[in-house]
Amino acid sequence: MLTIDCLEIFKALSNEKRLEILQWLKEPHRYFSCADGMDFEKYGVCVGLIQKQSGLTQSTVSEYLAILKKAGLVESVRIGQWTYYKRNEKVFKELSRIIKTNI
Amino acid sequence: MLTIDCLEIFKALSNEKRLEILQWLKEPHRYFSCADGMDFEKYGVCVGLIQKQSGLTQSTVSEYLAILKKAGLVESVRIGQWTYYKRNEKVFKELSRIIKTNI
DNA sequence: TTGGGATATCGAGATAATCCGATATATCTT
DNA sequence: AAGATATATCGGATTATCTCGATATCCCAA
Repeated sequence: MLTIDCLEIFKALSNEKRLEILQWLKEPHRYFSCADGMDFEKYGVCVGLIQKQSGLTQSTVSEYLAILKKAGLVESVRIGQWTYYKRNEKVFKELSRIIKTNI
Repeated sequence: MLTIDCLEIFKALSNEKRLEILQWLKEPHRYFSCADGMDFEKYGVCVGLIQKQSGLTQSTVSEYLAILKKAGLVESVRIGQWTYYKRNEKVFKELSRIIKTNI
């Protein structure tokens, strides 16, 4: 069962940088270099890479990712000292459906 | 050709009352009484009715409708001293499509 | 177990959104 | 032309968001 809070999602999407981050996470191989053979598909992208790409401070990126996560748009997994974030495509599909039929 | 500014749309949708207003405009007959035989389908709903339903002040409602209009989510027509607002369903469909494929 | 690196949280100043009352504008009626 | 009604715009107080630097937490390696 997938319940989503549209207001919270819209607020999360109301920021240029957060929209950018979601674009990057959509095609990690295109936007991030994967020197050490990290499997983007499996775990996502770690905060440090996103931070470098964004030009924002580490704390801001961490908070933005938390906002996206709280809205359900991304999910994260901690592996060692790294936290990997990836998109939760189900939520995007559901949001698309709700906008078409309910909003 | 239909170009939409997703960031502006998400900001417009990041407000509980504005989401409510969009719901009301989706089914005017359900939420507004139509004593004088006004054709909601054709022109939409006038600001005064929306204002009464909302519990907000006239100025706030007017501003909120302007925000929704600037984002393209509603369109308006002035008839005499009344301005009627109705949803622009094409924009909702397009937003739904973009979220599914591009966001 | 201590030092270092990755991430999260905290506190704060700057900027933007919220929402109101007052006022301006546009239109209709008389 | 004047008054009344509907809507839009303006100015401002309050609240929320943005974004940072500083600090705390968590985990790995030596």
